[in-house]
Amino acid sequence: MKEILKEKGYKATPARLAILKIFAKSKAPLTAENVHKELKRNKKNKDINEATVYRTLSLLEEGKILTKVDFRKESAFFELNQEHHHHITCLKCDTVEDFQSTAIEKVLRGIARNSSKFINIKDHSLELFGLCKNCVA
Amino acid sequence: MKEILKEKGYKATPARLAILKIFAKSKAPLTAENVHKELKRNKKNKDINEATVYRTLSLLEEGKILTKVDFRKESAFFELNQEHHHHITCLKCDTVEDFQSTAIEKVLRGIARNSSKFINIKDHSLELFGLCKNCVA
DNA sequence: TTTACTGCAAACCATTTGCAAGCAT
DNA sequence: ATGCTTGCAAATGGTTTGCAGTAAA
Repeated sequence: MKEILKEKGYKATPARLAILKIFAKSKAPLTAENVHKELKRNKKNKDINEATVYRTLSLLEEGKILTKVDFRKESAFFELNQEHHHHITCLKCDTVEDFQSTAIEKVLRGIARNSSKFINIKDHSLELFGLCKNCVA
Repeated sequence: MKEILKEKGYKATPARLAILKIFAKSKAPLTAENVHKELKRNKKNKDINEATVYRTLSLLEEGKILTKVDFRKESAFFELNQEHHHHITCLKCDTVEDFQSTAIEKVLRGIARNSSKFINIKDHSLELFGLCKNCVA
């Protein structure tokens, strides 16, 4: 964990380690508020400031340790930077399911190739929204 | 134009008509600020308030006359609700190109079908980001 | 007339920032 | 010792809202 930070030239502070640990434990993307609340549940980390959380999230995103996820919410979500994948999220309960699709990546490459105005496609966002089995019931 | 508003039970006020006209003329999605600035360029609409613009955008979105577009920007973009499509946007100059892909829609239906947690996929967002020919040069 | 709409200014909420103190290296 | 980090509080920027006046139906 410390290694990851030092590799990027970031100091391994208690706040950063605690925040990374929270992401390591979480199966779903988290907001700054999620992280801050989780920190407060632990006596050791209770005093880590909201501003520090935001600064840490930006730093880790910049260092490609975290990735920003674009749900249609007011606040930004982050997750550990892992293999390229997408999410399906429940409109009612916010359950998240990950998925990958080589078929989609392939189609997207074709679209990039056929574009009249663009040469260089760097990235894309793809998120599905629906109702999970529990919430449809 | 008035018809569209009255159909939904909305009053056809000058502000709403002016805002709709701006969207009808624009080829790219617009922010509230874009719209407000465009209104100010016309003597007749110069005094339409920012708050009215926001209220109108929400109303038109709710009435499915406008659709919100999720670029990775601080502010929200809207466009006239048209045939389902996606965008490629330039990371440098914000040029927008639209595209459609039955192949993608098909793959997404398959993914929805294979999901373990979800039964009902309502919607998805898909945006590509890259560099347009001008900005690569 | 009646109810929806608008302008204005204040409020909001997520996020950012300046500064002085504190800590990792 | 040095400069990156942090806490705190204030500022920011996009967006929303209460209220009293105005206009569409």
